Amino acid sequence: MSVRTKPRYQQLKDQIIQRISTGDLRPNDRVPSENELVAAQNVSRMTANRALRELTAEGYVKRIAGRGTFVSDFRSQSHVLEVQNIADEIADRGHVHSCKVLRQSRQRARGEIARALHIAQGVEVFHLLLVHFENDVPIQIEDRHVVADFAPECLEQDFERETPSAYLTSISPLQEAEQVVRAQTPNAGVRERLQMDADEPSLVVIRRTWSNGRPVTFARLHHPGSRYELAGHYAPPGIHKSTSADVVQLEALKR
Amino acid sequence: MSVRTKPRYQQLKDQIIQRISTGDLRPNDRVPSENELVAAQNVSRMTANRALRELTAEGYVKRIAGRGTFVSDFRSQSHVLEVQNIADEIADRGHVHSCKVLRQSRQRARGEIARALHIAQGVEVFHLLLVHFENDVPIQIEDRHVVADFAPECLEQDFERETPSAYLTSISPLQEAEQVVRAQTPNAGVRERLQMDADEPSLVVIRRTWSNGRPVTFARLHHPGSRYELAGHYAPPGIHKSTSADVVQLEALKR
DNA sequence: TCCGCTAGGTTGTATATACAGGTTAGACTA
DNA sequence: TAGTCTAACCTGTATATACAACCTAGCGGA
Repeated sequence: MSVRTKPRYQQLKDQIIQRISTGDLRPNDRVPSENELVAAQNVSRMTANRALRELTAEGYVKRIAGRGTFVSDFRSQSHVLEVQNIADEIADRGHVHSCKVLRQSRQRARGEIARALHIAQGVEVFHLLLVHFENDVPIQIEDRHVVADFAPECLEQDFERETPSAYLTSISPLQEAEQVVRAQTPNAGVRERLQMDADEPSLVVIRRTWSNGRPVTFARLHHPGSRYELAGHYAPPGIHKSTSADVVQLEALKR
Repeated sequence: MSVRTKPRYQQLKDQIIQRISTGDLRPNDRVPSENELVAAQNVSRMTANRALRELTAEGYVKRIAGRGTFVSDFRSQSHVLEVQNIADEIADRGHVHSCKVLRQSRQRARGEIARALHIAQGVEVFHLLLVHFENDVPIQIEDRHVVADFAPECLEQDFERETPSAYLTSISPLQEAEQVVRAQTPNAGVRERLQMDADEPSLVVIRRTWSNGRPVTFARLHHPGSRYELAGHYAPPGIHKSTSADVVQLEALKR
């Protein structure tokens, strides 16, 4: 069985993604220039150009003519993964985000948590339980489990200052995410923490995020249905005919 | 004010997208080969290659080495827009889709409908109201308005045979979509049609779709919260480490 | 008739080269 | 000192060329 070698430009891409994944290259770090890749990797400039251009389209790096190529920070990564950080989302609306940590502890993974994170029953994970506020109104309960060796210092972080999402992204770029959205009737604890009415439904986002080929965190995000909605905008790259004003208009349809 | 001309490869892309949008090129039609573009458009083959390669990444066309380049059908387009056709979604689960048309009529656009479709109050639009069934269990109410001149034969279609989504896509590829997801308490009509329990929340997807630079359809899709969820999978192109088995496993977490 | 081979068209990749335009540091000048 | 200019580097685009791999129609032989 002969192994078909990957194309050279793909090997370059893989190398750079690898360096980003391992933290060798961190957000805003400078990536080798095309000419440096030509010299170091023995490829033509067009091949190096293709690798870096595709990494740009995929959101890994950003390029500035005349300056160089730089690893994307979380903000630009998000256009690939569409995994929002709720703090940024609230800031975008011009509101104030705050957050209260209810639990930040070690726990043994059981049942669905162990299965979702691809680890054995009873292996230690970190458990985070937070409430996020938008202008002091509770807007999300974040119930998250994190694989321990992915973020060993998870228990020492101050998540009221930096959200778990931002922290986890700073450790290593998140490369893949699966999510499921459900409408649910909240249980009493959720309803009380989110100050919801008795018959108000909640919008639950269940999200599993992958880094470096394995699941690293599993989160259940509960939102009050009357105060929260998920907005999405899908278009092929390069086509953005609808303006943000249009999206605002669509939002305004909410009575 | 000097107009900076677009790069040549972008002009090629625009031309081809234009031909797809206008219906000049239809799904599965053959797109000019690289060599034909070289001859007809006076560009080098590498430039034609770049245009077609990027259109592939964006989901407009698919390429088969040795055969040629072909306009994507709806199925492959969807990987760009992530706008699913519920009939396909149900078929993917190995279940039977059926559908009942409750209303298929002319209507004057008022209020939010007119605003969402960027048309004046009182302009005629088509109104569709359908219930979709999965194995004879109601799973979605589709409440859709369509701009009249986009689909003039809308009232003559048999939507119990071909869904509105499939029909509209066959007219012209949908290039952009905005959607908002909400958890709502359903009104009595929705609850009855979807055979929902009294305190069961509904998951509502509000979706506006664009074609050729203007909004053409506005749909409200109501689902029973206990029987429906929205799944998504985000990854940079070329990276798909999680298998479909993993997604199934995540789905299985639903108790 | 049927099978197999081949010629020609197609995409996929890789290189060498060229020029335009953005950015910056540092040398040079007034 | 303060301002200006330039050299060096960067990305972005475009072309010509080359070779590999894939696909298919059609020809030719058994």
